[in-house]
Amino acid sequence: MNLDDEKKAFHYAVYDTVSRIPHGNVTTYGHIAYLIGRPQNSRQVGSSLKHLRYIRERLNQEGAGLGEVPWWRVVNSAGIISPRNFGEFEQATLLRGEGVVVSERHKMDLEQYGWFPDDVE
DNA sequence: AATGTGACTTGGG
DNA sequence: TCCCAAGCCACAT
Repeated sequence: MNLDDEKKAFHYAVYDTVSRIPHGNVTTYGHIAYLIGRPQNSRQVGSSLKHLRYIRERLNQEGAGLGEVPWWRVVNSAGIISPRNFGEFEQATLLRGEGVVVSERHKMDLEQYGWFPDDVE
């Protein structure tokens, strides 16, 4: 897979911005897109996070010096964890570990998959 | 090279 | 409220 400079810049901007989300807080894909000056590219923000492990390593090999990127602090515009083939449970666990509570509505979403969180907003 | 997929969001009907 | 089309574009096949 090749990464041209423009794509690398986008990934870097996303990771750098997500890294600034404080512990115990969350924000949205759309807001990250807005903050990096590409308000129409929220979908690509999700893509960057999806490929985080692979791409961050690659950027760091080129000297980016990116630390841990708290990808779990990014949720969708509805304020819930984006469903994605069961990968959302790890995110829910990480957020709960930071004291982030689960909304009543989201709780129902998760229960459909057999997950029953205790903390409810 | 071409097409499919998707960790998204917004606006309109 | 719900549903859908558009806009956008990185990655996978």
